Formats: sequence, structure tokens, C-alpha cells
Amino acid sequence: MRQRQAATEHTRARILAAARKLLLSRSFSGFTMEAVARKADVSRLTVYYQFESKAGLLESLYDYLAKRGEMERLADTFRRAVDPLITLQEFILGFAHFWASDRDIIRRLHGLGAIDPEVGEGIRARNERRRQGLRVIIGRYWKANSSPTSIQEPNAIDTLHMLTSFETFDALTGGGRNLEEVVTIIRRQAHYAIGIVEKTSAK
Amino acid sequence: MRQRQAATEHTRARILAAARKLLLSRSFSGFTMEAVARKADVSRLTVYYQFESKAGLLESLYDYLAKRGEMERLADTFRRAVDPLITLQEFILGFAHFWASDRDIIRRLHGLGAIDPEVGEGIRARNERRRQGLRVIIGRYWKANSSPTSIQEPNAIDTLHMLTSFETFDALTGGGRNLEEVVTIIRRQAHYAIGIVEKTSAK
DNA sequence: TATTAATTATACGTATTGTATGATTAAATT
DNA sequence: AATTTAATCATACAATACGTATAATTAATA
Repeated sequence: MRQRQAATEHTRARILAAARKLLLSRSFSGFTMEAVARKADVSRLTVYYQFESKAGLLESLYDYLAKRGEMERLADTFRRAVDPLITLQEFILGFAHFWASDRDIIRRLHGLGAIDPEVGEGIRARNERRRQGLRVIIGRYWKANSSPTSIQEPNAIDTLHMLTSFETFDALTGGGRNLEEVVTIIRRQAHYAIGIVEKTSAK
Repeated sequence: MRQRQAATEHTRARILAAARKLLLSRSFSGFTMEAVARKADVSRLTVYYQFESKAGLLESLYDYLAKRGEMERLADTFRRAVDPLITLQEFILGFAHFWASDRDIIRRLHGLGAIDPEVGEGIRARNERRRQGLRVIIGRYWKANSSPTSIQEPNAIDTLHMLTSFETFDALTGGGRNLEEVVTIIRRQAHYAIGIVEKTSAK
């Protein structure tokens, strides 16, 4: 059971790549199971066999994007217990890279998540993982520094969660702002959310 | 031409109300033209006659929501040329009210906007109007106070635009936070975006 | 060699959008 | 009052698309 598994994985990857390209180019109305199958050069039935349904395909697509977006790097950052503030910065940068890697597709996927409960559940789960990551980071930070009021703590975490969301990144990426500029803005706001006031750069 | 126009307006309103309720309750898959028609107690053909298509219906629904959400109040605030900072605060509060008035529906409508170009265009136009409003407010503010670097200005406006977006409001409304608490968080971050550092409340 | 898993072919049922055509009703115009 | 016009409704139809059922085919595995 080696060649077979590899072949299957290959078909799945081809279908996912086709789905990605198709979701990127045409309007969503053109994103049909048959179009995906044609682009992947497989039968429509194969797509169903591998992904159950359209929602299933889109869910798998999100995982596929996460891998392509090099989200594993973040796990390393967590293991190396460095300065929490630096961890936060790398956290922001890591997600910015992910959001930027397939901005148009993720926007559509999130849009679908607001409509299709099946797709939405996967996105919600990922969101919660991001929130948990922030809890860990901020927990370390509060430990090392002056801890805040019990009321401020959830506010800070939810604010960071909002600031590191795709929607925030997407909104700030406009008018030809590049990734670093966006990250600078988000970082500045994020620092303020946990009580750090940056000096106004270049007065 | 009076009774007739009134009757037509009445049917349109009934259809829109039905569409709103339907989009609120069931999953989006249940949102069909026939279901809307049934709930509004009109023929399916009438819905097409009044709104052209499904996208047209959804576009009109957004306008309908804006009226229900008392968005006209904001126009008054602009006319009365008060302190720009207070205008900004009322701006934030006004949109918060709107976003809160039909949170679940707006989330779905924005989701659709990311998928259907027709619906998306309407939302983009509204977004630009919000940005323009912020430009006016901040223009007044910079005039009265120390003006920033030319680089910082677009950053500030886009940051405010992001902070006053539905997505930000929606993200912060969670864990049983009420509207005022959300507004407090947004206002604090917004002030920081234009260079105002609030004293940390309750140390 | 027998078995099993993956792919494909054909066909079908169901649902939905959108359009075409014409009938009906009631308001508005003359 | 007679006519015209606009809004609603009924019926029917075309075009897609999703998802499923059934069976055949192919190639890897036991």
C-alpha cells in the first residue's frame, strides 16, 4: 500500500490545485464541481469520491492553503520560548503571510463560511485556534509584566484576535500598501491593545 | 398616481421584510425566491418583477436595512459642525448601531458580497462612502490640530476605516460584550490611530 | 490468483434560477 | 364611461447544478 496511496494523494492534490485556480479566476458562479473536475483532468465522480461534497472540497481547500502558506513555521516560534513580545510580532507576521498568500481565495472562502454552515464551522475552529495562540502569548506576557485588570484581559485578547484576523489584514491591504506596511500598522495597534505606546515614528 | 404607488411600495416592503426574516432564520440554502414569495404572500413572479433578480433583491435589502438602522442620524451629525472628535465618536457609535441592528443578516450579506460581484459592488460603494466620511472628519481634525506626516495620513484613515467596519464590530461582539463595551474598545483604538493616547482606565 | 480500492460511464431525481406568454385586476387617464 | 396602463398572477419552459445509484474498468495489494 504505497504506490496506491501516493497516486490517490496525487489526484487529491491535483483537484485541490484546480479548485484553487478556479476559485481565483472566475466568479464563484463558475466554480462548479464539473469545472473543477475538468481542470483537474479527472471525472466529476472522482471529485465526489474524494471530497464527498462541494462543502467538503472547500474545507479541504482551506487546509491545503494553510499548508501552502507555511503555517507550520508558527509552531516552531511557539516552541522556542523567546520574548513574548517577539512571539507576538512573529505571530502577526506569520498570519499576515498566510492571509497574503491567497488573499482573494481566502476572502471568498470566508464569504462562503458566512453562508454555508459546513464551511463556516471549519473557519470558526481555525479562528478559535488563533485565539488560543494569542491567549498563550499574552499569558506569558502578563506573567512577565504588570498584569491588567480582569476586565481588560479579555478585551485585550479579543482586540488582538480582531487585529490579526483576515478581515483586518484585507481592509488594510489597499492603496498599494505592501505586507510590511500593513504589519507595521497592525503591530502598532496590537501593542497599544496590551498597554504599550510606541513613539510616533518620524515626527 | 397615488394609490397605485402606495400599493406597490407596500408589496416591496412586504417582500423585503420577508427576505430579511428568511435570511435571519434559516440557513442560506433555504433562501430561495419561492420561499421569499411565499413568506411575503405574493407570487414568485412578483418578486422578479420588483427586484429583477436575486442579487437585485439582496441589494435592495441592504438599503432597506440601512433605513431600518437609522443611518440618517449620521447625516445630521455631519451638518452640525461640532468638535471633530465628537463627530468621530458619533460616527463610530452610529455605525455600531447599524451593524448591531441586523448583525446576522449583514454578516451573510457581506459574505455574499465576497462571492457575487453584483452584491459586492453595492457593499464596496457603501464602504467608500464610509471612508469618505472619515476623510472629512479627519480633515477637520488635522486642520484644528497638529497635522501628521503625509505618510501617516492615509494610514490613519485606513485604520479608522478598518476599525469602523462591520467585520471589526462583529469580531469584538462576542463573549457577551454589549454595544457600549465594543464601542469603547473601538474608540480607544481609533483615538490612538490619530495620535491620541487615552489614560489607562482603572489601573 | 483473488481481492480490494480508485476511477470512470451512464443515468436519474431534485431543486433553483430566470424567461416567455398571456390572463386578470384595478388604478389612472382621456 | 371607456380606454389605457401598470402590477400581479398562472402556467410553462429552458438551463444548470448538486448529489446519488448502479455497474464497469483498471491497477495495486494481499
